Amino acid sequence: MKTADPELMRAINRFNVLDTIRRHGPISRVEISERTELSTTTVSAITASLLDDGLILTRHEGDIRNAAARGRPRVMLELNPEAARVVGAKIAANRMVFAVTNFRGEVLSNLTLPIRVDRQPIAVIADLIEDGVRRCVVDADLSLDDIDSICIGLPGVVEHRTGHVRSSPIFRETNVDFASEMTSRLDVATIVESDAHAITLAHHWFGRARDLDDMVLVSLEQTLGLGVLHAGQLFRGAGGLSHNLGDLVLGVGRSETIRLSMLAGEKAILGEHAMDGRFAEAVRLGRGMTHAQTLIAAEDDALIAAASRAGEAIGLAVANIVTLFGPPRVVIVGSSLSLGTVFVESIGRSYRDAIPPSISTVAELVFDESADETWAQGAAVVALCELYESPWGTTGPAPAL
Amino acid sequence: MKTADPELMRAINRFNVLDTIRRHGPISRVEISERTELSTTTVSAITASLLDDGLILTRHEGDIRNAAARGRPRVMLELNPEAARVVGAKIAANRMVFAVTNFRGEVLSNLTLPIRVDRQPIAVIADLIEDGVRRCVVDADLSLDDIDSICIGLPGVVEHRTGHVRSSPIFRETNVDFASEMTSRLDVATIVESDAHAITLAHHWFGRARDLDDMVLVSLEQTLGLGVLHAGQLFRGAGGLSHNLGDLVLGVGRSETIRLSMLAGEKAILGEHAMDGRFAEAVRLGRGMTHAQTLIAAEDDALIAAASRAGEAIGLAVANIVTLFGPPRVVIVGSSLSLGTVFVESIGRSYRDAIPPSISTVAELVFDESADETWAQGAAVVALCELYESPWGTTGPAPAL
DNA sequence: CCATTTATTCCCCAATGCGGATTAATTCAG
DNA sequence: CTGAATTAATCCGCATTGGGGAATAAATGG
Repeated sequence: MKTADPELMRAINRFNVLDTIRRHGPISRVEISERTELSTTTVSAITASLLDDGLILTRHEGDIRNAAARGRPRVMLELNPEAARVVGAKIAANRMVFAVTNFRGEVLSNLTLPIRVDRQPIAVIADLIEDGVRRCVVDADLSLDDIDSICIGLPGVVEHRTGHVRSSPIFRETNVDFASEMTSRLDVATIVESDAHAITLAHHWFGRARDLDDMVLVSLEQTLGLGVLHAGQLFRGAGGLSHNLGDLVLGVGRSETIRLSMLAGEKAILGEHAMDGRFAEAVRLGRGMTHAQTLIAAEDDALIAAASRAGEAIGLAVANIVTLFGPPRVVIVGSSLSLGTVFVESIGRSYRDAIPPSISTVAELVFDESADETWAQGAAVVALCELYESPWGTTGPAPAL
Repeated sequence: MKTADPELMRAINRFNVLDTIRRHGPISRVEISERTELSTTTVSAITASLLDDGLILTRHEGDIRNAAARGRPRVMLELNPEAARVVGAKIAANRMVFAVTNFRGEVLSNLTLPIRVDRQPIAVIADLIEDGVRRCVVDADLSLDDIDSICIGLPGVVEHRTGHVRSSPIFRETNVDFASEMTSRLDVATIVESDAHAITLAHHWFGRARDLDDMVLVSLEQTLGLGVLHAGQLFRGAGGLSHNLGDLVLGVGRSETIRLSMLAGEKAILGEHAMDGRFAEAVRLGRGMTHAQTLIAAEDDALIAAASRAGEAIGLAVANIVTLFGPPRVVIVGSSLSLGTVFVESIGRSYRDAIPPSISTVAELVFDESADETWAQGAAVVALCELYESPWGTTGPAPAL
């Protein structure tokens, strides 16, 4: 149980001020005071401390009030991009994407390695990631010493708190302590997170959910993932587990349970097409869905039917999630969206059919074909979030928790 | 955005101390200090204030440390049962149950009205509830003036924050502002909550989840409900909606979506049996499930099959919920449990089949055939929780929020 | 009756947020 | 160009909080 002392009080207000500055670009102290409902005195004190710690910068231009700007001009404050650098990575079965960002989450360099890593031994995957991180850092004209934190986004079930990967389609082993593995290799604090959570934060900071503190994101990639944002924070189940949508059960067949992943995973959609020569090559290169889109455009009936079936299943799952969480918006992302309108419309239709009438107006569905880079950026944001929350005043680099 | 000032700080610590006293029976200041990690000084100050407000009592007996009790004996503190009285109610289609409790949540009187109210006009239902509340209060040798708060637990989708009932099987109308309705009738602050949330808190305070701050409860009554306890608090979707399990989609039939309620609601289980004369009478009296149990004992094949099918569907739904929330325990309650082992074992079997192996050890299933009184008590606990959180120092009886 | 032990309270300090007064930095009127 | 007006930011003093250490209270044991 956290004891509420003045220190915590300050930490909370400090975080709110910092977060307000992050969200609302260059912003004056007065406006921070209005938004946070803290007194100008307190804002002044906190911003002084933030300036002192080099987390924010002043800027004397850009006071864009009504032209009749009487009085002393406001001094605008903004995040100091140099305050920290982090690396975010998205690891998928057939590619790894890295991004180095500054304290604002702006990408300084990024790197895509189209390597198929699934089912390789942990050590091999870790080697490749280590290499990618190092290269991406160099690309940004930095050294690893300049990096404050790293976050690896993986598909599957990830226990953020402990850094264990319970199960992932790209690992043969289960329950891997991957955070420790990478931390010891790179000698930089490294955290592990579900890729869906990463893209969720990316959309909260920069994408389709900038305006919302509550929302749900569904990611449709090789793996089907879920991210829930609640009161501006990632909602991680009781034990800090990430959610794995693909494991959701949609019914029972003759002798087996039918999981969403069996109906709507990449494999399920491509089906026997994946066997075809040219297609198989495309899939291997991670262009499976784009290729499928061209086949659909050419009216490949089997594929159209598969896409439609998958969309239906996903629509049902989304309806269930809305039933449970009641978010004002559901952002749907992932490579499967490049299947095109057949797929997307199927999701929408099925959702509208399945959503209970009593809450049919609660949620709005938004589709977004996020770029790979955005996923890696999201992972970087996860890392930044941890930095934000940590007790900045204390210089300690190791946030022992 | 809540600004963190000394007042909030005190409110937090005060709540923690009060909650610790509630949970751990008569407890000394020293032990409170240990559990909350607040200094003894602070605990002393806060308890002095709580004593001053009459929320807790001292008791000089009962220091049960090791017999070698040297030194000044500890003064035990406990909740003052007289500090508040609340009424909780559980409204079901065929009965209404009321309970008056003291500040500790102990039942002072309770009352069951076996009245079928579903689909009556709001005014009629409100009349009946008003009457029940008044009678139950009188039974406890109290007057309505003595009551600090009332909570009505209803099946369906309830928006706790606004007091609106979005949809409920017992209301013909949708989106009813039932909290206002009852508040104006009784002239006592009345809140509305999902019945599932009520029984969830009941189990957290007194039942099968006393030891846990994170858990999920599934209620199987006429309506299928869900309660999620997260970090010791009810998790109410983004908008304060309650969850409605029955609306979960389990698949798509020829021309309609198959919802859990269609497979596992009371009606679905009893099926055509409900038409039978004696049986219909039992159902009308709210003894449908018990009666069904005797039929099952007599090896009524159709009913056994129905119970088994329903159990399967629920097992799947529970597996999905565990996939999403990852709670350490799932408490399953409700009248349907009186169907007996066929039903319960079917749930367990189906759950074990459906739960993804990677998280098969996360959650433990617990069945509990909670008495009606417990549900009403749970509603009372919901009311008490609101009182707990409110700014006690200020005397205002109307917690305007 | 007094030493010992343990629980609780008292006294004082550091930190926090806030309100009001003060200072700073600009525009506008003449 | 100068001074009044206006708005932003800071400074000062206060009330409140939690914490540490000393002091006090209330029992036991000899």
